[in-house]
Amino acid sequence: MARPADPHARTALIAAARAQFRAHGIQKARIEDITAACGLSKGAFYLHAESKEALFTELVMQFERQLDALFTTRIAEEEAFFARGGPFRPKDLSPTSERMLTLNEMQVRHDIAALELMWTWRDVIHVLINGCQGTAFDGVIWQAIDREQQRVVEACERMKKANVIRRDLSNDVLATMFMGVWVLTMRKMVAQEEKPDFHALIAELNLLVGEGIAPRPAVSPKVPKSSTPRRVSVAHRRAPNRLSLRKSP
Amino acid sequence: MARPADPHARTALIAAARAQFRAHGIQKARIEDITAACGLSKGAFYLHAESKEALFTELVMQFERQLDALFTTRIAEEEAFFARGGPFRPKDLSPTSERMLTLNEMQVRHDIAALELMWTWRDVIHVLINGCQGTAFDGVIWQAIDREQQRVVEACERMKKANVIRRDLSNDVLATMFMGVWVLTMRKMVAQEEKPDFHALIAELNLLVGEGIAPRPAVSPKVPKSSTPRRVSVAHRRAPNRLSLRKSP
DNA sequence: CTCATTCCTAAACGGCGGGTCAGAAATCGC
DNA sequence: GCGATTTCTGACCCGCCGTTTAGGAATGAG
Repeated sequence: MARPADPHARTALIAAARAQFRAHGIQKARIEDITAACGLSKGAFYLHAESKEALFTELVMQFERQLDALFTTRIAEEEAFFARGGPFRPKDLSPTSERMLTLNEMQVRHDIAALELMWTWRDVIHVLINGCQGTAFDGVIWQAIDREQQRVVEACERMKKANVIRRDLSNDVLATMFMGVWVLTMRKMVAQEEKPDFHALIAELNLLVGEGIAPRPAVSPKVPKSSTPRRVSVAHRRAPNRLSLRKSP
Repeated sequence: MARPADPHARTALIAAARAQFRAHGIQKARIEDITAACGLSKGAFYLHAESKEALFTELVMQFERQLDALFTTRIAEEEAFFARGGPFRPKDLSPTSERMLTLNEMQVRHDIAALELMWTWRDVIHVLINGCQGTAFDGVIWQAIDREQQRVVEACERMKKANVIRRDLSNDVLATMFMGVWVLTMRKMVAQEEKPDFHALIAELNLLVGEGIAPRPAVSPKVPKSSTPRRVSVAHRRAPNRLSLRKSP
């Protein structure tokens, strides 16, 4: 053996590639820029990757594996929790009951783990959202979101079975709400420079979805109908509006 | 004057361009394919547009104008409604009160108009979401969403002032929820082949956001705290999960 | 020092596709 | 029919960039 390879080259190349992908998207990221950014020559790129897309595929698959591990343990832990204690009884629904506290702690912990992971992969996520037109990754992020939304539907069903949430709201509708909030929140996080305060963020998300989701306490029939919270049509004022355009060059 | 221009050429070209943009994104849409699809030669493209991007800019600006007109009238109408009748009184909150019915009708009408418009521009929206990496339109859709979310914040504030929705939920949090639902819903619609049933869709969206948003009826203090719906941490099970990849070629 | 071996460079290749333009085709007035 | 005029064509040009490769540089063994 002669001339050992630069041990930092691969790491540096990947870091440079991530930066370029993040800045320009997959197609517009130029190999020459990537290699130049880490002091290598253009040709050196192919010592470490088969192609531009292959390199990005590596990144995405690595991210995917970590994310998958995270969700597997989450679901397992959640199911173990309910298997252990069975469905919630009325007293468990109190915010200070031991089971509710345990459940909350568990969920918050998993939420934060997910946020942390997404934060470390924020550049890749950003590319998946914004910069993969015409590549093999086109639409992949939305497929993932759809799939995850399906999981939320199932999670809601489990929660209903366990009496943790009320039964009269459609799972689809709940899942759309949850995922919508996550998507917007992730999109924003992924575009940020500084790491947000995850505990505060989770608290906000939970505030957002927590209202109106718990099982309704049994109400005595004498309560007049008009005293239940009123539903108002409000979904509408909120469709994307003006698009600001820079005049094309 | 001699040899009059083909009167259908421009229309056909634009239609073909939209199809190609939709199918391949802006960058990957080839001018030759666009012209071939409407029986013109490559050079003819430049008789009708300065460049590929310029053509798309035209489309987006046209969409933008229509959308803007729609929102302007909506806000005006909404403000006129409250200017006319003043803030809601308790009796107005009844789902059968005249003012509530009028408000609902108004909102649903505007919602449907927005959906219709987006449906006719679904190809362009699809491109804005998926296919504009590295073009002047990169990120434009998210800017629009952010801007619209800001409008929702203001709309919530107005609604609070008018006593139509309860005051103890943060506007930011409400707006994130509304916009999240709209974004996911639009994304899905834009990818569909057949036009969805807008009335049903609006009903679903409203069901989704309507719960828990109306002002709480004054509750006599004797009601035990535990009878209010419980908040549960549930935001978490719902982060995007596995990404499915086709192996890159 | 010399050679074999592996690493790395930079120039060259090649395909793709946006944009151009000389000229062909169509149409009109006469 | 004929020239004038405008429309349209498609072959060509050209820059860009991913990928290849011939050869030079570094290093270790003997």
